[in-house]
Amino acid sequence: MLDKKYNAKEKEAKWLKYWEEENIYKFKENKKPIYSIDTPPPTVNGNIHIGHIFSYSQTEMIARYKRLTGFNVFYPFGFDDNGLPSERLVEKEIGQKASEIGREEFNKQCYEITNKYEMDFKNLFSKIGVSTDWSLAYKTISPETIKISQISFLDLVHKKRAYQATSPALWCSECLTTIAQAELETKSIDTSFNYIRFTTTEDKEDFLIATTRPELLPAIVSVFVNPDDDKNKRLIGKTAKVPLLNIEVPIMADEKVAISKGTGIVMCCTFGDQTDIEWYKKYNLPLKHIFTEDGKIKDDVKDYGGLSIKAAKNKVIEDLEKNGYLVKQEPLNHEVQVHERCGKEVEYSILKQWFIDIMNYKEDFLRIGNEISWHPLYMQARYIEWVNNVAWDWCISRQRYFGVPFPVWYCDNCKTPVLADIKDLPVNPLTSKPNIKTCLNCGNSNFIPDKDVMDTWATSSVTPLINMKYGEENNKVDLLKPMSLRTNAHDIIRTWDFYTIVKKFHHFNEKPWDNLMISGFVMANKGEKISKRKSNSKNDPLDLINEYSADVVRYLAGSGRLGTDMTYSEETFLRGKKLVNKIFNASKFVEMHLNDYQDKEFNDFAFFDKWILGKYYEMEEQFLNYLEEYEVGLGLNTLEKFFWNFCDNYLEIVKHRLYRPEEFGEKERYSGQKTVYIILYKLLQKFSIYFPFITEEIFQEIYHNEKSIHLTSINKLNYNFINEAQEGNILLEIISSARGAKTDANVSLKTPIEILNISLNEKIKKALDLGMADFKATLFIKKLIIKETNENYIINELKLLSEELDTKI
RNA sequence: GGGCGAUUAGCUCAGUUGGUUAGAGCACCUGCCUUACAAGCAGGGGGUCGUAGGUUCGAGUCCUACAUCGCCCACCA
Repeated sequence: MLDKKYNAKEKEAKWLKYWEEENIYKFKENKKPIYSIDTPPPTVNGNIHIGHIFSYSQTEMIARYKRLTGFNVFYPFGFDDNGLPSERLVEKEIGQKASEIGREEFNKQCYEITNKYEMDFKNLFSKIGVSTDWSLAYKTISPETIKISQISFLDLVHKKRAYQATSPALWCSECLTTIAQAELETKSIDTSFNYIRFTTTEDKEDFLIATTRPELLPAIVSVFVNPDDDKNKRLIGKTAKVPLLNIEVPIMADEKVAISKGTGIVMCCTFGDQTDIEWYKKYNLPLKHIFTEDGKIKDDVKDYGGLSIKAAKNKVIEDLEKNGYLVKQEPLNHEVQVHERCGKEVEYSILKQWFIDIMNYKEDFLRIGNEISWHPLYMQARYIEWVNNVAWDWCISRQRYFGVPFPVWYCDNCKTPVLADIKDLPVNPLTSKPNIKTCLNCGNSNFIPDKDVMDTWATSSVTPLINMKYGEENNKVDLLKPMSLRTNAHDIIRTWDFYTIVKKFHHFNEKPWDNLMISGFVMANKGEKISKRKSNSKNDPLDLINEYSADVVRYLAGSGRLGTDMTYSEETFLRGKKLVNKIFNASKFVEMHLNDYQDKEFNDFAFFDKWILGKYYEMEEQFLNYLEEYEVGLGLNTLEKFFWNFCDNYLEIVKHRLYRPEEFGEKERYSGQKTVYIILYKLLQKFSIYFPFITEEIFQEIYHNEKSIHLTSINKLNYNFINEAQEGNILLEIISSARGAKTDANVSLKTPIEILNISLNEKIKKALDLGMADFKATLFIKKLIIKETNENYIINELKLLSEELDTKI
């Protein structure tokens, strides 16, 4: 017997334990087709919020759906604890910078602290009912992962898809590391436009250049003018004399110069921005890089050496002004690119780094994008847009501590790289030596290790390889090539999804997954992302689970459309709470009437039973369609709508037959029993995707024909009564009107109707004849008069029993 | 500036391929203790579907422009 009241806290703990002990979600190879999920490993940065619950529950609902529809679900979980976000967390936690405590000690702290936070994640995700196989969990910084990441790197080097180059790179002088295009953010700052007087050498003509970065004056290598600029094109081909520095640079033509911006004349330096780099490459300009890695001017720069970039800027302005070169200054508010992790403006640097070839394979990446099914489809446009606009190869070197090391040494003499052997991986070049004694190039026997670590994405992008245990003896490469599904939110299409496609292409020349499911964000308010700063106990996931239960909190993930942001609202939980509660109560009712029920072959259903079975059939089709499209929210919506109709209308109609067989007949009672038995079972299965706990509780009490509801399979209803009992909808309208009349009379719905006089057309009348007993019992009708009409129905007269009550109307 | 979305009741959201009178929950109002459920049930009020055009017999749904908001990107001279 189901309890009178459902105690969520107690039951949820009970079933969690049961599922774990019975290995309900354990992945075992069997005859079923595999459905594999490449889940996002959450960044371990100490910040868990309701957004995690939202997106991970959506994925997990797909896992449950696939499990119920005949797949052997491979559903691992990972933690992304490698890279800057984790380093920042650790630095904050220990109150020291990585550079202050040294690499070895810092790494130790990183492992300890990330482990601690991972336990929090695991605890939370377990509690919410995520049906992952925890024995398949991985960390992006474990030796196994490092090994795969290093194999991936070496494979790309051997295939010449990764290379080392001295190249301009985005540089963060705060984090002291290179960063990828994808790690940039824009920020609006106030600065000034400085109009500086230059002179041509040839005819001593003055002209002005407006710049926001006068400190780059010592790095100037040329001046550019748009060839279509009538006002300035006479300067092209002449030589410009640079103020203060007494150096001369050529004035050149390029269409990229915006005629109307500033004075239409631009200085090109090494390197002020991306355009500078383009021109540097295009026109083979000289290199005059004047910044140090920690954001200062190089010592050998006359007058300004040793100053910070900011101080140098002030001094250059001062000097220009003193010597009459600064014509005017205009305040300017503009967008600059900053490093997304620290907010510091990016600079460009010249460094020897490792790159992965992107630019030569854009067509392939677009092709693979087309081979993947995007859910929702329109998200693919973002990917295409990004691939078309990527301007550089992917720099994967990072000058940090905690991450995957490059399995590389360099000859101390000729700098030739020496790669580790794959059989020796994972390798830390700082603590081990290469396999050769002398450099194959120059014979030198001293090697220095590569001190860099890889970009976090270089590792995250091999999660499909990590999942298949690539490179190990018991790998699952054949089982998981390609994986069935990747899920993530729309913000990381350009990073995680893109880089994973890049890597899978370079390694295997194939798509990483068949399907890509893109979820939206949970917004704190309309147009406001949830941030750590704003999170509070009101939307702390654990508090919410304590207050509402895991099933109810999961309801949030079952609302809204795929790819669409949703606004956080407590009302959603209230709605979920009511639904879960109703499921329990309806189940109690059904259980009451199944005491003596034996499931047997039966086809002689009563009219209203056919009606609800027909409705169910329709709903099920729509539900399955939505789930096939990964629309878990719309699926739940459909289910919910049907369920309330089932409770409020059908159960009210069938009640009398279930309670009083002596009055309405044994066969009629059995028909009702069979109907509620089937429908509740099928509803529970579908609801189990969303509410795994309460549905398990009910299943175990009433059905228990499997070890768990989560191991049953969804089969389509084999009775199709859609056309047979459609008139039930009209009869429902009549019932509803009659109930309305009682409500209007301020009387209980139990109040008998003394006379109901209605006109019906032939079809409806026929249907009413079939459902007559139910119809009369549901409305407590004493006397029914039926006339004919062409309309569906007309209510001619409705007289309630009590005279007394009648006068109240 | 470009790409992609969103804009529907006071609030949070549904509304398949254009097709009767645009739906649900919350909130508000009125009733009803009815042997599954008062965490419920039966009703009610509340919407010119962002704006302006267009296509169509017919537009919340398709097209164009604009506005506002969001995500992503570009703009640093």
